[in-house]
Amino acid sequence: MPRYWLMKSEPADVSIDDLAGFDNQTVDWYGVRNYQARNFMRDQMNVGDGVLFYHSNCEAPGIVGICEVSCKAYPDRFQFIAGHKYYDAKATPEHPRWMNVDVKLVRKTKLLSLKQMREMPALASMRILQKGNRLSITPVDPREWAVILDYLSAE
DNA sequence: GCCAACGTTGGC
DNA sequence: GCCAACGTTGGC
Repeated sequence: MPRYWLMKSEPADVSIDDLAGFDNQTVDWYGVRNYQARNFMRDQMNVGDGVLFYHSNCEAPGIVGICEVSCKAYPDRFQFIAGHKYYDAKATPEHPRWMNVDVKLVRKTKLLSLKQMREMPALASMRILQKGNRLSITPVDPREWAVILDYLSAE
């Protein structure tokens, strides 16, 4: 059984249109420096899992596309690069600290805005909507996934 | 192990 | 730019 996830990306960093233009429409989900989010990628994500691509910290926050996990977690390439924003002095190739999966675009969708999500009773318990939530990767309940896909597929 | 200080996230 | 919420750090 596939699992379902919501993954936030700042469009100023990697937007859904950036992803659509990447080789193989795939991105390595680099830069996660939070243990809970890392653990989701490392321990729970499998190839074929569904991903909601979410634009955060921007003018129109919300879900903008559907993706899938296309490669199991492996060491984040930036943790070893001294001076890089995502460098981690405590990480070594022998003992990497940060991992990421690859995420491949399935299709861009219309926007399901954060505001709209808040107005949908079926989504009320989503982690992303809870007060104080900041986690950049969160599991999505299969029923919530179904509701969201219905919405995104409707005219 | 406690907890104050600090840094980050991200909506508004 | 503000600021609430949260995670991490490091002294003790």
